[in-house]
Formats: sequence, structure tokens, C-alpha cells
Amino acid sequence: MTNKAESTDWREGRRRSAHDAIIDAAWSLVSDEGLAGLSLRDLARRAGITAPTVYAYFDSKNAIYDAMFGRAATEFAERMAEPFECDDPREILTASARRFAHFCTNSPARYQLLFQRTIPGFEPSPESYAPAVRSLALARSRLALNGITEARHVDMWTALITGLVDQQVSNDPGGERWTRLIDESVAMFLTHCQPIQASRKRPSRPTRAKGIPT
Amino acid sequence: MTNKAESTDWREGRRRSAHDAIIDAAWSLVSDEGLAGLSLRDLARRAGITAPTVYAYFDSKNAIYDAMFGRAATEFAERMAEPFECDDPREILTASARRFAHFCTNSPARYQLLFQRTIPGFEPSPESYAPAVRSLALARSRLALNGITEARHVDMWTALITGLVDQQVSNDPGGERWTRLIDESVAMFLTHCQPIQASRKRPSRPTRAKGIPT
DNA sequence: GTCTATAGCTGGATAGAC
DNA sequence: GTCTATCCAGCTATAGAC
Repeated sequence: MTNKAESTDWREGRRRSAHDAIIDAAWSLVSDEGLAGLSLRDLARRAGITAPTVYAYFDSKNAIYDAMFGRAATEFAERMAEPFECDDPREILTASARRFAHFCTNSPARYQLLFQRTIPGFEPSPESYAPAVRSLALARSRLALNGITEARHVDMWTALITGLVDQQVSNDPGGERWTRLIDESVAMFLTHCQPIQASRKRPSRPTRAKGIPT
Repeated sequence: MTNKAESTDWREGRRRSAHDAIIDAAWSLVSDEGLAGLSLRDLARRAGITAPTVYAYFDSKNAIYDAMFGRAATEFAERMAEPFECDDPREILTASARRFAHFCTNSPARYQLLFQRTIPGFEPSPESYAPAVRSLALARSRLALNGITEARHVDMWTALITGLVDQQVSNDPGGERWTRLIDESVAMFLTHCQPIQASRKRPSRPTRAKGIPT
């Protein structure tokens, strides 16, 4: 009863699930051993196959990193796109920052792969990177809801939040020494970027920040 | 004419200079190949010796990382301790942030070794770490000159500045997209942390920031 | 697609002559 | 202290039987 197309789909589905199972095992492995500790032998053992079989699904080790990146970026985009219970733009922005930090501290290896560039020869492919671009656009729109549209302020926002996350992950893993500062930091940021709440004037000072003199 | 003590000193000096020459080569190597790209063979070749000779000066590869860390931490402490041309506490703090950023962006590998923990089995020894502790104390004192003494605000400061540096190094290496935001970010920070300039009242809001709700 | 076997290389570290 | 020679473990990746 199965025609050729059905059979192809079925096999394709099997193949995809095996593919995904390997990436599952890869994430499980790097969660235990660190992102740089990924080896094909260990990965295969954890996936219940042998090392050469991995090459039936991935061309190289970097292809595995790329698939891991792609999944992480998709998870990130989906998580950040989930609706919030509140309506106030300021509350949304604050909750968004907390959600970002929670996502990052939940899996330092994932944070390292997504947001720090520490694997020697690896760069994500455009396809894997695409969800991350979408997420940045989403962050931009949430800032815009708060009247923040200047590129300079968007960059300040990303630096502010990633700085808190980075300190948290690097210097107090598992704790909340820096993540608990998110609410106050967001308040500081908004006070600075929207000093005249109900005005249409450009909210920030007109003077340009000087560069580093050297 | 050389007594035993002189001879010992001389030899000790030779030994130290060879030691330093190896660390020179190590920094030269990781500047080209990345911090994780340090191998004893390449290191020895660049230092003009052979790999086993390295073991006459260092017990292990991690001992090399430790010596590299120690030198970097000392350079950092010395650089940050240099006097500023200005007297105003606020100017000093701002210049200090610019100096920190300049130090970090000047050598991403050094930044990675000093401030991110990315080498798998490596932790700096207490002796190598000591200068970094001194530098943190110095930063604290410069914040105190600006009336900022609460631990929470010190943590916000470190997150703010390292966030800018981290974004700069990760996403615009060699540029100044984030470092040029330092002046404005410091102004934002000071406005938040010293809202009542000449008052002795505690400057920040009494409400405690809530933790991440999971 | 999955396996066994292995190539080919690079890594850190050691032995022992000089 | 410095070398040559080498060990041994680990790695990615491939060949070829089934």
C-alpha cells in the first residue's frame, strides 16, 4: 500500500529523527563536559552508535556544531517570542530581559555557543543564524515600544543585558548575584533613554560620545 | 672574581629571562592562533627551542597558562594603577573605564584568559590571581570616590563595563561600535547611583530587586 | 546505514644521551 | 639545559565488509 512518495517521507522522517537524536546526545555531552569537550567518539557512544555512523548524518564536526547552533538559535527565538502576561511596554521589556538571562544561565554551554565565539574554526551558517537575527529584530521592536529607536541605545541595551549575564555565568555560576540586578538595571536604562516621558522630542542628549583617545 | 652567590644570581637571571622568553612566545602564538590554539610544539618552535626543553621551565601546559595569566594580571594591575591627568572623581572613573576597555580590546586573547573562563582544566593559582584582586580593590576605591559603595552597585558597574567590552570584542572586533558608548554609559550609571548629589542619604531605591521567577 | 578496522595526524609528556 | 627519539593517548575522518 505504500507508494514511493510515502516510503520516501517515512525514511526521511526516520533520518531526521536519527539526526535529531545525535544532536540531543551532543547537547547532553557538552552540558557535562563543556562546549570544547565535544568529541565524535564520546558523542557516538552517548548516542548509542559508533563514530563512523555519525558521518552518515554530518559531514564534519563543524557541521555538528552548526546543527547544535541552529537548534539553540531556534529554541532562543521561540522562547523569546512567547507572549507575556503583561501589557505595559516597560514590564514587557523587563520580563524580556529576565527571560533572556534565564535562558542563558540555564545552559552556559548553549550561551557560549550562541553568544560567544570560542570554538576555533567554527562560524554558524546563514541558515542556522537566521533565527538569531529574528530575535534581535524582536528585541528592537520591544525597545521601540518604549520609545527607544536609536541604534546607539539598542547597542547599549544589548551590552547592558549581556554584561549582567556574562558576569553571572563567569563569576557566579548557578547563583543570582548579577541576574537579580536586572530590574534595577532596566530601570536605570529606561530613565536614561526616555528622560521626558510624554514628549516627542528626541529623548537623549545631543552631544556625541567621544571615542577612545589612545 | 665571581663568588658562588654572584654565580647563582647570574644563572638565576638567565633562567628567568629564558622563562620570560617562552611566555613572550606564548603570547605571540595565542595572539595569532587564539587562546585555545596553544600547543607545546608550536610554542617551542616560536621560542627557538624544542618541546622537551619547555619542560625544563614549566611542569605542564597549565603551568604555562598560569604564567601567562600572571603576567597579564600584572600588566593589567600596573596599567589600571597609572595616575590620571584629571582630578575630578567622575572624570577619573570615566577614564578608568576607557582604559579598561582599551586594555581589553587591545588583546582579545588576553581578555579571554583574564576575564572569561574558557580554558577547560585551567584555574589561575592564587599568586597569579593576586594582582587581579588588587585591581578590583582599586576599581572599588574609584567608585567610592564617586559615592558608590554598595556591593550591588559595584556589581552593576562591572557588568556594565564588561558588557560593553564583551559586545565589542565579540561582535565588532577592531571597531569601536560599543566602546564609544562608554562615556554615555558611565553618565547613565552615575545618574542612577548618585541621584541626590550632595546628600548623605542612601542614594538608591529601598525596594529590593526580585529574583528571576523561573 | 551500520559496523570493524585503521589510517593519519597532533597532542602532552618522558627517557636518556650529551 | 638542550637535544633526538619516542611513547601513548586522543582526535577527525575514511575504507570496505555486511
